[in-house]
Amino acid sequence: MCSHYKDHHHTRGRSCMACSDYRMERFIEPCLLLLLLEKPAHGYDLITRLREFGFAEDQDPGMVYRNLRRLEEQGAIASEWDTSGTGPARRLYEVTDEGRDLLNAWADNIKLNIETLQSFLERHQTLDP
Amino acid sequence: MCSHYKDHHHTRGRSCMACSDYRMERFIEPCLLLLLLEKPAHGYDLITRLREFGFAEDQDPGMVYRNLRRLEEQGAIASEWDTSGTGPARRLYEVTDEGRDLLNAWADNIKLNIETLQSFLERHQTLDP
DNA sequence: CTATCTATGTGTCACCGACATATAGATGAA
DNA sequence: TTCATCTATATGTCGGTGACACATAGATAG
Repeated sequence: MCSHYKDHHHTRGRSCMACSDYRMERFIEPCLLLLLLEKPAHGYDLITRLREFGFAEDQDPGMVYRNLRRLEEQGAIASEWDTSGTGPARRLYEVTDEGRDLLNAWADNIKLNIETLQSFLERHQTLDP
Repeated sequence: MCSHYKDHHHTRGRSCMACSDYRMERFIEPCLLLLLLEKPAHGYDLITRLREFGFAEDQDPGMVYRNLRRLEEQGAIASEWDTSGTGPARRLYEVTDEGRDLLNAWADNIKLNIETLQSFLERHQTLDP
């Protein structure tokens, strides 16, 4: 996998026009929900597990924690402090029923996006060389 | 097609969690390039033709014109005033060689995005009901 | 003559992602 | 003991982007 994720917006194609590297907005949200549905976890762990969805090796922690906060405010996930293990205390997150619904809504939306993008590609391929 | 495009950011899922309706960022750019490659046109025409890619019926004109301006500054498209037809003067745009390259780069990026989204969906479908 | 259509633009604002920085407990080495 | 490092969570700031409102003006029809 290429250097997916990170590094757009600020170093975007001013001189290098070939590097338009945009992605689906807010995609981190369904990824977090899916990871947490597979296995409850804490933020620091999710930062590394996000790589499985194409996020950068050094994924911004702030992005992850802020999204977890927002999801919890919305009632999609719930957390409790876990002081069992070694190291500093961690928040253990799990998905609520509402969160499961939210993830399903995301999946539907993602399906629509795939269809839109695919029809774009098909139309692009009908052009002359 | 559903009420695709328009209406996220500002009326997003505060109380209605089911309406996460996000799309690929900057997708309007490759759409404009593709439309102009198929047939040179002016902005007002492109506003309506964008519907073919899932954009709203009442697509924001500002969005279109600003993107055309930026693409022209980057050298991806070129324009000239056209006073031939009836009505007010219009800018006729056409794609440059650089613009063609840019569109191809977009197509590659879109392929990657589709793969990412599809692998997400597959992973989502392996969950328990 | 004025309402409407065509056509191009600007102003503003909130949201989002990227990047930098802050805080603090635990661990191990010098 | 002190200091660097790892784990873990969190905030501050800033530019890019899209949504929405609004402005301007030529042409046309009633």
